Amino acid sequence: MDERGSAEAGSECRGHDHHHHGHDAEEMMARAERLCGERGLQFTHLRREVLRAVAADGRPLGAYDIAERISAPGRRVAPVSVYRALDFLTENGLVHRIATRNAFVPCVHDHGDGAGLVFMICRNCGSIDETTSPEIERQIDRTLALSGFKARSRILEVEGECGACTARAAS
Amino acid sequence: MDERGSAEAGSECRGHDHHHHGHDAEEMMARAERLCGERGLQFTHLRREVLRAVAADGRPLGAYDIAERISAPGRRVAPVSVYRALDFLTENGLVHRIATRNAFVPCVHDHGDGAGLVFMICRNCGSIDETTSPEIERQIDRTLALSGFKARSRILEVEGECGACTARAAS
DNA sequence: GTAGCGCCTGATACACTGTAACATCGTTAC
DNA sequence: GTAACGATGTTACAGTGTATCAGGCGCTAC
Repeated sequence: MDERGSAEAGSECRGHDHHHHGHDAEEMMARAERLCGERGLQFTHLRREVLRAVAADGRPLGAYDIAERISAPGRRVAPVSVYRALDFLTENGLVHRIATRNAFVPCVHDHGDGAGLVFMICRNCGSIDETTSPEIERQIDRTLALSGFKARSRILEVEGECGACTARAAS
Repeated sequence: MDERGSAEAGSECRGHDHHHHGHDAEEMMARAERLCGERGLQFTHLRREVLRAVAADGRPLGAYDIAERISAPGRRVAPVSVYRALDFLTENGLVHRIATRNAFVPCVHDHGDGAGLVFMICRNCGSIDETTSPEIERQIDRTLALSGFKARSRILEVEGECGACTARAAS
């Protein structure tokens, strides 16, 4: 299918200076820990490992990629286990699923859900960035209201070229 | 060719048993015929059958569903052929792929691409409706500009309850 | 204690989604 | 004719995701 397996293409976009998640993984884990504590949820070993894998890479990872990364010689983790952990993590807003890529990325914001989330997927380097826009949210709601549609969840994914790649191409 | 105003675009629920898409399907085929003629593209038997299957149903269909439907006792159509036909049809704006469902629906508008397309997926009846909103498009572009991101394609899919189902539930 | 209960995980199997690679066939261009 | 090209057929396979059953582990109730 699509090759996001070996992470070479351009790991510079996500984790760059203008994105504020340089030390993401640690921050991410701490946030998850706190959140699970607050909600009385179990932040188990497996869930921890899956989140760490996703957060450490920063690039979108497929479930099988994750399974491979968190498997050790003596301890093989089956994809099905990864899926369950990912379900848990997405339900609690710690990772997001990128529908157009069948892949998962850590949530870099501390928003709940439904905050006008926009994913920007770079065709060149494969990075995925995330931003929010209440204005977009409002505009979508307005449009949906005209159609008599009650929205429960929205996904907005944009493909193109990220700022870093555009700058690199221009120079 | 859509004579309805965009404001009421989603007023009816696509894909209900009670309403037939024979008319839509015919219109769709005619439009496809015309479009391929204009662009000098081959509207082959297979492509015709695939489009007819998608248009006739109105509900989102998976590639394997389509393969099954257009297969006849003597003539089995492999999914891979369906995928190729679907590639052709999506490239030419005749069908859309719903990323969150891995399924395909006919394009009910006569827009090109990139017209602020919004898909509304009903959790209850499974129908998918389509509308456009230049305002959303504009707002997205504005937001992306702030991030220095150059958009090439966007997908916006909303899940919730369609007007028809809401009305039915209320009665 | 231990028996039950709920939740998480392991494991297997399987269905669905999508692509690669190569053969064939019909049409068009020369 | 034949070469080139595009569409389709065919097989094989990789990747995605779910169903199901079994075992483990902590917790509470008795």
